[in-house]
Amino acid sequence: MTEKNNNGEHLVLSAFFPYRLAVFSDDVSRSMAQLYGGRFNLSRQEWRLVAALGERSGLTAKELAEYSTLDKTQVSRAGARLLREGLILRSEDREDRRHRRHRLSAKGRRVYREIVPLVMAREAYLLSALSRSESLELDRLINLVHQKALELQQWG
Amino acid sequence: MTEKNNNGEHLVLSAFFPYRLAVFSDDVSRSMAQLYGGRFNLSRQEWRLVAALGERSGLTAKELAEYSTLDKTQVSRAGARLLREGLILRSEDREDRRHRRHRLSAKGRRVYREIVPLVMAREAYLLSALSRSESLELDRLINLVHQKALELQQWG
DNA sequence: GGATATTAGTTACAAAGAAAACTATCCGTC
DNA sequence: GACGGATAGTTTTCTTTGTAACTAATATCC
Repeated sequence: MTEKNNNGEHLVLSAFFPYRLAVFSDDVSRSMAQLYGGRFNLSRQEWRLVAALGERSGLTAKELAEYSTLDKTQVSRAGARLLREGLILRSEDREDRRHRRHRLSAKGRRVYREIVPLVMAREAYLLSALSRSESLELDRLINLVHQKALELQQWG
Repeated sequence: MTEKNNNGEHLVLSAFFPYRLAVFSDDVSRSMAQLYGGRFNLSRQEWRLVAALGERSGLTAKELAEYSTLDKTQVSRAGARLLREGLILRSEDREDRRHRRHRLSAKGRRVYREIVPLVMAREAYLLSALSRSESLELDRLINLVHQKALELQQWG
């Protein structure tokens, strides 16, 4: 940490890893939301669905939830809005009529193809602070800590 | 990235840095919120104020907002709740009667002293995935990327 | 093969959050 | 020392979110 948290008694918020991470992540999210939010007026959840469907089409709401790390009500609501806006289409699955398969409409694909270069350029800009090997290292370190955090989730 | 984002056309959400970071940060936050939220029933904002005031007493709402990266309405509301719960005290500043100086009450200090070891132990647990030097490296890399994100905010 | 339990997805309701308007105080200028 | 503007903080309003209840369809078990 920049300033080191000293002993078990006192906490320095600005050096506390979870705090710093939350602030960092919020700033990164905000910088991305400028791109899909501004001109395209998508919420974070809507953008995630568009991104997921641009990558793999025909997902059900449940699959979308898993793949985009949203819960089913977020998927339902963001999906409803995207449907109203004409960015996605839904169709029933004949095998199991509880399922609705989602896919991008032509308009949705256009939006996707416009946004992707923007967000990828911005990602590249952010990571341009790092060398290629540092970038890989950051990813590796994040994964390691993330695993620990996931362990903690299981025990509620 | 674990799977590499390839060209400018296609985006792999699971390998997209901002997405991975957001998921990671949420999981870390959740694991901390278990601690201050569960037994102490504090929201994230409330916990941040308690943490800030445990570290430096006598801050005004504006100073609290800056130090805890909350906005002034969040500070106002979280502060009001902490006041009702008796965890903090407020006093007017004679020099400038617009200011209210905040500090922890005896009860607030007790809560602070209970929570701090818990969250610090959990931070240590998360970072136990890393060696000491990796931990420093993670911090350094986060800082570098964070700077880039902050640059983007200015032009927001 | 009919009752019961599961699963997919939506909706409703309450709590949380963001943005803007509002109140109170202070500061600077004339 | 009064007026315009700035600053601190709160409240109001509207939107977003999160939990839980609900509907519809399928799967399971006796």
